[in-house]
Amino acid sequence: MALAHAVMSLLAHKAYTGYEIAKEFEGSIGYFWQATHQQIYRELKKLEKQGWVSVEVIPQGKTLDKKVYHLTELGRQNLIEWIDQECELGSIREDILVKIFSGYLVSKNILLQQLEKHRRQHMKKLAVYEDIAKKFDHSPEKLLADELCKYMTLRRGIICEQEWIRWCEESIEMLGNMKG
Amino acid sequence: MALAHAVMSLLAHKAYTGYEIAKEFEGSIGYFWQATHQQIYRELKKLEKQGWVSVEVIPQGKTLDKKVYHLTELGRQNLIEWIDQECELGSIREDILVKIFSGYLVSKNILLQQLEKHRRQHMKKLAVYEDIAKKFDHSPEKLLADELCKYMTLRRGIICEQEWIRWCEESIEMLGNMKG
DNA sequence: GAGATCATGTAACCAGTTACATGATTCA
DNA sequence: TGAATCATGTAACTGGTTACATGATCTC
Repeated sequence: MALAHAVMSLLAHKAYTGYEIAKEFEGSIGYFWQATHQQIYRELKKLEKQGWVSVEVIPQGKTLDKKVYHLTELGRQNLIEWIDQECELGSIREDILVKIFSGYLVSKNILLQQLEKHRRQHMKKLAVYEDIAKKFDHSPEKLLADELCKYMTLRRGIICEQEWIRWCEESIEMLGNMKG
Repeated sequence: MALAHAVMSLLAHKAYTGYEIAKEFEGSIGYFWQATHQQIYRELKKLEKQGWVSVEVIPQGKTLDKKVYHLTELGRQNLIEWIDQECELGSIREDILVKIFSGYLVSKNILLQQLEKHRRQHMKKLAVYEDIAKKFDHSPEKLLADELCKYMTLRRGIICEQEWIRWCEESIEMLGNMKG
Protein backbone atom coordinates (compact mmCIF):
# COMPACT_ATOMS: atom_id res chain seq x y z
CA MET A 1 0.00 0.00 0.00
CA ALA A 2 2.91 2.35 0.50
CA LEU A 3 3.52 3.25 -3.14
CA ALA A 4 0.14 4.96 -3.06
CA HIS A 5 1.23 6.90 0.00
CA ALA A 6 4.61 7.75 -1.46
CA VAL A 7 2.83 9.26 -4.47
CA MET A 8 0.40 11.14 -2.23
CA SER A 9 3.36 12.42 -0.18
CA LEU A 10 4.59 14.22 -3.25
CA LEU A 11 1.16 15.52 -4.19
CA ALA A 12 0.77 16.94 -0.68
CA HIS A 13 3.43 19.47 -1.65
CA LYS A 14 2.11 20.40 -5.08
CA ALA A 15 0.34 19.12 -8.19
CA TYR A 16 2.34 16.93 -10.55
CA THR A 17 2.03 15.15 -13.89
CA GLY A 18 2.70 11.41 -13.92
CA TYR A 19 5.93 12.09 -15.73
CA GLU A 20 7.11 14.54 -13.09
CA ILE A 21 6.26 12.09 -10.33
CA ALA A 22 8.32 9.45 -12.10
CA LYS A 23 11.20 11.96 -12.22
CA GLU A 24 10.91 12.53 -8.45
CA PHE A 25 11.17 8.79 -7.97
CA GLU A 26 14.57 8.95 -9.62
CA GLY A 27 15.73 11.60 -7.15
CA SER A 28 14.39 12.86 -3.79
CA ILE A 29 11.78 10.28 -2.80
CA GLY A 30 13.56 7.70 -4.93
CA TYR A 31 16.29 7.60 -2.30
CA PHE A 32 13.99 5.51 -0.12
CA TRP A 33 11.28 4.29 -2.48
CA GLN A 34 11.86 3.11 -6.01
CA ALA A 35 9.22 2.98 -8.72
CA THR A 36 9.14 3.15 -12.51
CA HIS A 37 6.88 5.35 -14.61
CA GLN A 38 4.74 2.37 -15.57
CA GLN A 39 4.01 1.67 -11.93
CA ILE A 40 3.20 5.31 -11.29
CA TYR A 41 0.73 5.67 -14.16
CA ARG A 42 -1.01 2.52 -12.94
CA GLU A 43 -1.04 3.73 -9.35
CA LEU A 44 -2.42 7.14 -10.28
CA LYS A 45 -5.40 5.48 -11.97
CA LYS A 46 -6.10 3.51 -8.80
CA LEU A 47 -5.77 6.62 -6.65
CA GLU A 48 -8.19 8.45 -8.91
CA LYS A 49 -10.75 5.63 -8.67
CA GLN A 50 -10.56 5.82 -4.89
CA GLY A 51 -11.02 9.57 -4.95
CA TRP A 52 -7.67 10.25 -3.32
CA VAL A 53 -6.41 12.29 -6.26
CA SER A 54 -8.19 14.34 -8.90
CA VAL A 55 -7.08 14.94 -12.46
CA GLU A 56 -6.87 18.20 -14.30
CA VAL A 57 -6.75 17.45 -18.02
CA ILE A 58 -4.80 19.95 -20.12
CA PRO A 59 -5.43 19.35 -23.83
CA GLN A 60 -2.25 19.44 -25.91
CA GLY A 61 -3.95 19.58 -29.32
CA LYS A 62 -2.17 17.05 -31.50
CA THR A 63 -0.62 14.76 -28.91
CA LEU A 64 -1.95 12.99 -25.78
CA ASP A 65 -3.51 15.24 -23.15
CA LYS A 66 -1.33 16.37 -20.28
CA LYS A 67 -2.73 15.29 -16.93
CA VAL A 68 -1.99 17.18 -13.77
CA TYR A 69 -2.80 15.33 -10.56
CA HIS A 70 -3.98 16.96 -7.35
CA LEU A 71 -4.33 15.45 -3.89
CA THR A 72 -7.97 15.58 -2.76
CA GLU A 73 -9.05 16.36 0.78
CA LEU A 74 -9.98 12.66 1.12
CA GLY A 75 -6.51 11.67 -0.03
CA ARG A 76 -4.90 14.08 2.39
CA GLN A 77 -6.95 12.66 5.27
CA ASN A 78 -6.06 9.13 4.25
CA LEU A 79 -2.37 9.98 4.16
CA ILE A 80 -2.51 11.58 7.60
CA GLU A 81 -4.27 8.56 9.08
CA TRP A 82 -1.76 6.21 7.46
CA ILE A 83 1.18 8.04 9.04
CA ASP A 84 -0.19 7.33 12.49
CA GLN A 85 -0.65 3.62 11.85
CA GLU A 86 1.81 0.96 12.94
CA CYS A 87 4.38 0.09 10.36
CA GLU A 88 6.53 -2.90 9.62
CA LEU A 89 10.24 -2.72 9.11
CA GLY A 90 11.07 -2.66 5.41
CA SER A 91 12.21 -5.93 3.92
CA ILE A 92 15.78 -6.24 2.75
CA ARG A 93 16.97 -8.01 -0.38
CA GLU A 94 20.62 -7.39 -1.04
CA ASP A 95 22.33 -9.35 -3.80
CA ILE A 96 25.78 -8.50 -2.50
CA LEU A 97 25.08 -10.18 0.84
CA VAL A 98 23.91 -13.36 -0.85
CA LYS A 99 27.20 -13.27 -2.73
CA ILE A 100 29.25 -12.73 0.39
CA PHE A 101 27.30 -15.44 2.21
CA SER A 102 28.52 -18.03 -0.28
CA GLY A 103 31.74 -16.18 -1.01
CA TYR A 104 33.88 -19.06 0.27
CA LEU A 105 33.02 -20.85 -3.00
CA VAL A 106 35.03 -18.40 -5.08
CA SER A 107 38.49 -16.85 -4.95
CA LYS A 108 39.36 -14.06 -2.55
CA ASN A 109 39.98 -11.76 -5.51
CA ILE A 110 36.48 -12.12 -6.89
CA LEU A 111 35.04 -11.16 -3.52
CA LEU A 112 37.41 -8.24 -3.17
CA GLN A 113 36.38 -6.99 -6.61
CA GLN A 114 32.71 -7.18 -5.68
CA LEU A 115 33.33 -5.32 -2.45
CA GLU A 116 35.43 -2.66 -4.14
CA LYS A 117 32.83 -2.07 -6.81
CA HIS A 118 30.11 -1.88 -4.19
CA ARG A 119 32.15 0.58 -2.18
CA ARG A 120 32.63 2.82 -5.19
CA GLN A 121 28.93 2.79 -5.99
CA HIS A 122 28.06 3.87 -2.47
CA MET A 123 30.75 6.55 -2.47
CA LYS A 124 29.12 8.00 -5.57
CA LYS A 125 25.68 8.00 -3.97
CA LEU A 126 27.09 9.55 -0.81
CA ALA A 127 28.68 12.38 -2.80
CA VAL A 128 25.31 13.11 -4.45
CA TYR A 129 23.47 13.18 -1.11
CA GLU A 130 26.10 15.35 0.55
CA ASP A 131 25.80 17.78 -2.29
CA ILE A 132 22.07 18.05 -1.76
CA ALA A 133 22.56 18.41 1.98
CA LYS A 134 24.68 21.53 1.40
CA LYS A 135 21.63 23.31 0.07
CA PHE A 136 19.87 22.94 3.42
CA ASP A 137 20.48 25.31 6.28
CA HIS A 138 21.94 22.87 8.76
CA SER A 139 20.45 24.26 11.93
CA PRO A 140 17.16 22.45 12.55
CA GLU A 141 15.79 25.41 14.49
CA LYS A 142 15.74 27.43 11.28
CA LEU A 143 14.18 24.89 8.94
CA LEU A 144 10.47 24.93 8.22
CA ALA A 145 8.67 21.75 9.21
CA ASP A 146 8.43 20.35 5.68
CA GLU A 147 12.06 21.15 4.94
CA LEU A 148 13.14 19.49 8.16
CA CYS A 149 11.18 16.37 7.20
CA LYS A 150 12.91 16.20 3.84
CA TYR A 151 16.22 16.82 5.52
CA MET A 152 15.65 13.93 7.93
CA THR A 153 15.07 11.50 5.07
CA LEU A 154 18.19 12.84 3.36
CA ARG A 155 20.17 12.28 6.56
CA ARG A 156 18.97 8.71 6.52
CA GLY A 157 20.31 8.34 3.00
CA ILE A 158 23.66 9.79 4.03
CA ILE A 159 23.97 7.54 7.08
CA CYS A 160 23.01 4.53 4.98
CA GLU A 161 25.74 5.21 2.44
CA GLN A 162 28.35 5.90 5.10
CA GLU A 163 27.60 2.61 6.79
CA TRP A 164 27.76 0.64 3.54
CA ILE A 165 31.18 2.13 2.93
CA ARG A 166 32.24 1.32 6.48
CA TRP A 167 31.08 -2.28 6.05
CA CYS A 168 32.82 -2.66 2.67
CA GLU A 169 36.09 -1.38 4.10
CA GLU A 170 35.83 -3.57 7.17
CA SER A 171 35.07 -6.61 5.02
CA ILE A 172 37.94 -5.91 2.64
CA GLU A 173 40.25 -5.74 5.63
CA MET A 174 38.88 -8.95 7.12
CA LEU A 175 39.43 -10.78 3.86
CA GLY A 176 42.95 -9.42 3.77
CA ASN A 177 43.69 -10.85 7.20
CA MET A 178 42.19 -14.19 6.35
CA LYS A 179 44.55 -17.11 6.10
CA GLY A 180 44.70 -18.76 2.66
CA MET B 1 16.87 -14.05 -9.91
CA ALA B 2 18.49 -13.76 -6.53
CA LEU B 3 15.97 -15.78 -4.52
CA ALA B 4 17.14 -18.78 -6.51
CA HIS B 5 20.72 -17.98 -5.57
CA ALA B 6 19.88 -17.35 -1.94
CA VAL B 7 18.32 -20.82 -1.79
CA MET B 8 21.31 -22.35 -3.53
CA SER B 9 23.62 -20.53 -1.08
CA LEU B 10 22.08 -22.52 1.71
CA LEU B 11 22.16 -25.77 -0.23
CA ALA B 12 25.87 -25.23 -0.90
CA HIS B 13 26.42 -25.92 2.81
CA LYS B 14 24.17 -28.92 3.19
CA ALA B 15 20.95 -30.61 2.04
CA TYR B 16 17.69 -29.15 3.32
CA THR B 17 13.95 -29.77 3.19
CA GLY B 18 11.78 -26.91 1.95
CA TYR B 19 10.56 -26.41 5.48
CA GLU B 20 14.08 -26.08 6.84
CA ILE B 21 14.99 -23.60 4.13
CA ALA B 22 11.96 -21.53 5.09
CA LYS B 23 13.18 -21.62 8.70
CA GLU B 24 16.60 -20.34 7.63
CA PHE B 25 14.86 -17.46 5.89
CA GLU B 26 13.45 -16.45 9.26
CA GLY B 27 16.94 -16.35 10.78
CA SER B 28 20.47 -16.32 9.28
CA ILE B 29 19.94 -15.61 5.60
CA GLY B 30 16.64 -13.92 6.44
CA TYR B 31 18.63 -11.02 7.86
CA PHE B 32 19.34 -9.89 4.32
CA TRP B 33 16.82 -11.75 2.19
CA GLN B 34 13.21 -12.35 3.11
CA ALA B 35 11.03 -15.08 1.68
CA THR B 36 8.01 -17.08 2.82
CA HIS B 37 7.62 -20.84 2.66
CA GLN B 38 5.21 -20.51 -0.27
CA GLN B 39 7.83 -18.71 -2.29
CA ILE B 40 10.45 -21.27 -1.39
CA TYR B 41 8.41 -24.32 -2.40
CA ARG B 42 7.67 -22.58 -5.70
CA GLU B 43 11.33 -21.69 -6.21
CA LEU B 44 12.54 -25.20 -5.41
CA LYS B 45 10.34 -26.59 -8.17
CA LYS B 46 11.84 -24.14 -10.64
CA LEU B 47 15.36 -24.98 -9.50
CA GLU B 48 14.64 -28.67 -9.95
CA LYS B 49 13.34 -28.12 -13.50
CA GLN B 50 16.54 -26.29 -14.37
CA GLY B 51 18.62 -29.08 -12.91
CA TRP B 52 20.23 -26.84 -10.30
CA VAL B 53 18.93 -28.92 -7.40
CA SER B 54 17.99 -32.58 -7.09
CA VAL B 55 15.35 -34.08 -4.83
CA GLU B 56 15.70 -37.04 -2.54
CA VAL B 57 12.19 -38.27 -1.70
CA ILE B 58 11.81 -39.85 1.72
CA PRO B 59 8.42 -41.64 2.01
CA GLN B 60 6.63 -40.89 5.27
CA GLY B 61 4.00 -43.61 4.97
CA LYS B 62 0.70 -41.99 5.85
CA THR B 63 1.46 -38.32 5.28
CA LEU B 64 3.10 -36.36 2.39
CA ASP B 65 6.60 -37.44 1.43
CA LYS B 66 9.52 -35.59 2.90
CA LYS B 67 11.71 -34.01 0.23
CA VAL B 68 15.36 -33.33 0.82
CA TYR B 69 16.98 -30.99 -1.69
CA HIS B 70 20.59 -31.18 -2.81
CA LEU B 71 22.59 -28.70 -4.86
CA THR B 72 23.72 -30.29 -8.13
CA GLU B 73 27.13 -29.68 -9.71
CA LEU B 74 25.34 -27.60 -12.35
CA GLY B 75 23.69 -25.52 -9.62
CA ARG B 76 26.99 -25.05 -7.85
CA GLN B 77 28.64 -23.86 -11.07
CA ASN B 78 25.76 -21.51 -11.75
CA LEU B 79 26.02 -20.03 -8.26
CA ILE B 80 29.77 -19.51 -8.62
CA GLU B 81 29.33 -17.76 -11.96
CA TRP B 82 26.58 -15.56 -10.55
CA ILE B 83 28.80 -14.36 -7.71
CA ASP B 84 31.30 -12.97 -10.21
CA GLN B 85 28.68 -11.09 -12.20
CA GLU B 86 27.93 -7.40 -11.79
CA CYS B 87 25.24 -6.63 -9.30
CA GLU B 88 22.85 -3.79 -8.74
CA LEU B 89 22.40 -2.06 -5.45
CA GLY B 90 19.36 -3.43 -3.66
CA SER B 91 16.22 -1.35 -3.92
CA ILE B 92 14.92 0.32 -0.82
CA ARG B 93 11.29 0.65 0.21
CA GLU B 94 10.93 1.98 3.71
CA ASP B 95 7.49 2.92 5.00
CA ILE B 96 8.91 4.94 7.87
CA LEU B 97 10.76 7.27 5.49
CA VAL B 98 7.60 7.91 3.47
CA LYS B 99 5.97 8.81 6.78
CA ILE B 100 8.77 11.14 7.82
CA PHE B 101 8.81 12.71 4.35
CA SER B 102 5.24 13.91 4.83
CA GLY B 103 5.58 14.16 8.59
CA TYR B 104 4.90 17.90 8.58
CA LEU B 105 1.24 17.05 7.96
CA VAL B 106 0.85 15.54 11.43
CA SER B 107 1.70 16.54 14.99
CA LYS B 108 5.22 16.32 16.33
CA ASN B 109 4.06 13.72 18.86
CA ILE B 110 2.84 11.30 16.21
CA LEU B 111 6.21 11.48 14.49
CA LEU B 112 8.06 11.04 17.76
CA GLN B 113 5.99 7.96 18.54
CA GLN B 114 6.78 6.45 15.15
CA LEU B 115 10.47 7.14 15.61
CA GLU B 116 10.52 5.74 19.14
CA LYS B 117 8.75 2.57 18.07
CA HIS B 118 11.10 2.17 15.17
CA ARG B 119 14.09 2.67 17.43
CA ARG B 120 12.86 -0.01 19.83
CA GLN B 121 12.32 -2.50 17.00
CA HIS B 122 15.86 -2.00 15.77
CA MET B 123 17.29 -2.23 19.29
CA LYS B 124 15.65 -5.64 19.57
CA LYS B 125 17.08 -6.82 16.27
CA LEU B 126 20.50 -5.50 17.23
CA ALA B 127 20.44 -7.44 20.50
CA VAL B 128 19.63 -10.65 18.60
CA TYR B 129 22.47 -10.11 16.13
CA GLU B 130 24.98 -9.24 18.82
CA ASP B 131 24.05 -12.41 20.63
CA ILE B 132 24.77 -14.46 17.52
CA ALA B 133 28.04 -12.59 17.00
CA LYS B 134 29.24 -13.72 20.42
CA LYS B 135 29.28 -17.30 19.18
CA PHE B 136 31.89 -16.43 16.56
CA ASP B 137 35.56 -16.29 17.35
CA HIS B 138 36.13 -12.63 16.63
CA SER B 139 39.60 -12.87 15.14
CA PRO B 140 39.21 -13.25 11.38
CA GLU B 141 42.57 -15.06 11.14
CA LYS B 142 41.07 -17.99 13.02
CA LEU B 143 37.74 -18.29 11.18
CA LEU B 144 37.35 -20.77 8.36
CA ALA B 145 36.44 -19.18 5.04
CA ASP B 146 32.74 -20.10 5.20
CA GLU B 147 32.44 -18.93 8.80
CA LEU B 148 34.11 -15.65 7.94
CA CYS B 149 31.63 -15.16 5.09
CA LYS B 150 28.70 -15.69 7.42
CA TYR B 151 30.31 -13.42 9.95
CA MET B 152 30.66 -10.64 7.38
CA THR B 153 26.96 -10.74 6.57
CA LEU B 154 26.20 -10.70 10.28
CA ARG B 155 28.43 -7.64 10.69
CA ARG B 156 26.40 -5.96 7.96
CA GLY B 157 23.25 -6.70 9.94
CA ILE B 158 24.77 -5.24 13.10
CA ILE B 159 25.97 -2.10 11.34
CA CYS B 160 22.59 -1.72 9.69
CA GLU B 161 20.75 -1.82 13.02
CA GLN B 162 23.23 0.53 14.65
CA GLU B 163 22.77 3.05 11.88
CA TRP B 164 18.97 2.90 12.13
CA ILE B 165 19.22 3.55 15.85
CA ARG B 166 21.64 6.41 15.23
CA TRP B 167 19.27 7.95 12.70
CA CYS B 168 16.22 7.55 14.96
CA GLU B 169 18.01 9.24 17.83
CA GLU B 170 19.30 12.03 15.65
CA SER B 171 15.82 12.58 14.20
CA ILE B 172 14.17 12.60 17.61
CA GLU B 173 16.65 15.24 18.71
CA MET B 174 16.09 17.33 15.58
CA LEU B 175 12.35 17.28 16.11
CA GLY B 176 12.93 18.32 19.71
CA ASN B 177 14.93 21.35 18.60
CA MET B 178 12.36 22.34 16.01
CA LYS B 179 10.38 25.48 16.62
CA GLY B 180 6.61 25.01 16.94
C1' DG C 1 -6.74 -33.28 24.89
C1' DA C 2 -4.87 -28.89 23.30
C1' DG C 3 -1.46 -26.23 21.25
C1' DA C 4 3.03 -25.85 19.13
C1' DT C 5 5.97 -27.41 15.64
C1' DC C 6 7.09 -30.28 11.55
C1' DA C 7 6.04 -30.71 6.79
C1' DT C 8 3.74 -30.16 2.56
C1' DG C 9 1.28 -27.71 -0.70
C1' DT C 10 -2.62 -24.72 -3.92
C1' DA C 11 -4.83 -20.40 -5.44
C1' DA C 12 -5.56 -15.75 -5.94
C1' DC C 13 -3.94 -11.49 -5.84
C1' DC C 14 -0.95 -7.53 -5.77
C1' DA C 15 3.36 -5.18 -6.74
C1' DG C 16 7.48 -4.65 -9.44
C1' DT C 17 10.06 -5.34 -13.84
C1' DT C 18 10.85 -5.53 -18.77
C1' DA C 19 9.58 -4.83 -23.30
C1' DC C 20 7.09 -2.36 -26.60
C1' DA C 21 4.88 1.79 -28.51
C1' DT C 22 3.76 6.64 -29.96
C1' DG C 23 4.51 11.38 -30.84
C1' DA C 24 5.85 16.41 -29.68
C1' DT C 25 9.41 19.62 -28.48
C1' DT C 26 14.04 21.30 -27.63
C1' DC C 27 18.81 21.91 -28.44
C1' DA C 28 23.30 21.21 -30.54
C1' DT D 1 18.87 16.09 -38.80
C1' DG D 2 19.52 13.43 -35.00
C1' DA D 3 19.64 12.79 -30.07
C1' DA D 4 17.72 13.98 -25.68
C1' DT D 5 13.90 15.08 -23.04
C1' DC D 6 8.90 15.63 -22.30
C1' DA D 7 4.79 13.01 -21.94
C1' DT D 8 1.68 9.29 -22.27
C1' DG D 9 0.48 4.70 -22.17
C1' DT D 10 -0.36 -1.06 -22.93
C1' DA D 11 0.95 -5.93 -22.27
C1' DA D 12 3.23 -9.71 -20.48
C1' DC D 13 5.71 -11.59 -17.10
C1' DT D 14 7.93 -12.38 -12.66
C1' DG D 15 8.30 -12.09 -7.88
C1' DG D 16 6.17 -11.34 -3.33
C1' DT D 17 2.06 -11.52 -0.18
C1' DT D 18 -2.12 -13.37 1.85
C1' DA D 19 -5.38 -16.76 2.51
C1' DC D 20 -6.59 -21.40 2.64
C1' DA D 21 -5.75 -26.38 3.43
C1' DT D 22 -4.16 -30.95 5.31
C1' DG D 23 -2.25 -34.08 8.52
C1' DA D 24 1.53 -36.07 11.67
C1' DT D 25 4.24 -35.71 15.75
C1' DC D 26 5.74 -33.84 20.04
C1' DT D 27 5.21 -31.70 24.51
C1' DC D 28 2.71 -29.92 28.50
